[in-house]
Amino acid sequence: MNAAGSLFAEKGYRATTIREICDRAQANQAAINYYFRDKEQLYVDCVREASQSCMARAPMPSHLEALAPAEQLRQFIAAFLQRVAVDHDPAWHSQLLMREMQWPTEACREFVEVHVKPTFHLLQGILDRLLPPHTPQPKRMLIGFSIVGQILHYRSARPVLMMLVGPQVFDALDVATLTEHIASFSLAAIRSCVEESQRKEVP
Amino acid sequence: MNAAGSLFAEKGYRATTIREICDRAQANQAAINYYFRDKEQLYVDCVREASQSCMARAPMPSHLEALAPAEQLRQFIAAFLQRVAVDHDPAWHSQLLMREMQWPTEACREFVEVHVKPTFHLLQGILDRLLPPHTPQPKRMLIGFSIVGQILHYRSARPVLMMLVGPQVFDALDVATLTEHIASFSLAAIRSCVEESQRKEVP
DNA sequence: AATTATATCAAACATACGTTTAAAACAACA
DNA sequence: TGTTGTTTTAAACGTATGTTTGATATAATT
Repeated sequence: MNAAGSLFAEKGYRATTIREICDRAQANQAAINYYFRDKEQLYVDCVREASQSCMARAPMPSHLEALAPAEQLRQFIAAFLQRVAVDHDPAWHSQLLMREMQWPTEACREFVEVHVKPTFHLLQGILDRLLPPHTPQPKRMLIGFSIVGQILHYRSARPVLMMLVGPQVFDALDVATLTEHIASFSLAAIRSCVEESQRKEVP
Repeated sequence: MNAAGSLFAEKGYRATTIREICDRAQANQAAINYYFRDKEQLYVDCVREASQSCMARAPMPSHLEALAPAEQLRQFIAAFLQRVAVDHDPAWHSQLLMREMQWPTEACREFVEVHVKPTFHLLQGILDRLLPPHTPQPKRMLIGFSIVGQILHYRSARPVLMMLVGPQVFDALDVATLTEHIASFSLAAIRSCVEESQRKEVP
């Protein structure tokens, strides 16, 4: 399954052959049809494992309540970056999930329901505490997208970023640096939203 | 070529068969090997056409010099969103380019050199005018990533965003709305950078 | 130890795919 | 009109790929 997952993540479903998988796993070709019904079932099992393991490895912080909202956001960003931008081993977990998110197969719906939606709602909750109470919901959504967009960029555009600034510059970006930047960038923007609405409120 | 491009964009290189392409184009199978050497050459030609047309259709604003830096950034964001988030016809152009950027084939290097690098440098130039003169280069780079990340998110995470908020909410997001949000969000963040460095400078 | 279930394996199978071929249709030109 | 070069077409070719088969080995159970 590690063999399958890493190849699927590298080359995609169609470009990966079961012969390759079995070579890497040092198993017989028929093993796939014996243990997993067929190639497709093996694929969805890989996605499921990737999703479970990814979330288990870098869980969203559960003790947020006690912290100041700004610190909650910081921790959220750090945990999200940890999930998405860092290559844990096996590296294929997050790669495969990213593939699913960009060109979803059937395996994606479950992932979105179980993991993406709760994560986004967690972020929305944090933003609720950071923003004035009467902030319109669409605005909160856009701010959420802006934060998530900044984070995911380091995964989804990784190959291009490497070509753009060179691998050595890119690899020098660690989670702490990125967290600090994205958090301060976003908090500054959010603060200006608050001020803006206060100006309207108390003219 | 439209037939090929749209199928490549939809399903990827491997999952697209030349029989399908020729069906859609109402052409003979051998036509592909006759006009384009082979399937791969057809693919890189599609990418090249997509890249040229995409840039031609929504060129970066050329008259930036006359504008205030903040307005320059606004225009940049609008033009970038226009390129990336909007489905022009044919829709496969931007889709195919996005595919290339996320899982690059050989066709990607040229695209990055010819179009991505100049675009990013244009953004860096705008940021130069917005930021204090002694802002360290890494910081400028991170700010650039934050802006581009926000923009690209609406393309690269589109399927997930649709599942997340529903298609009707997502489709209601027009370029003007997104431009206004991303620009004000980013400008606020940038402004706080400036203030921060001024606090250091004049204590 | 004998029997049954489970797992492994090499080989074969059927189909899908990219490419080639060779003949036919068409166009340009003398 | 006959000749030449170009385009189109149907069929065939060789290979790659997912799956199945049937035999053999291994483990579990009685």
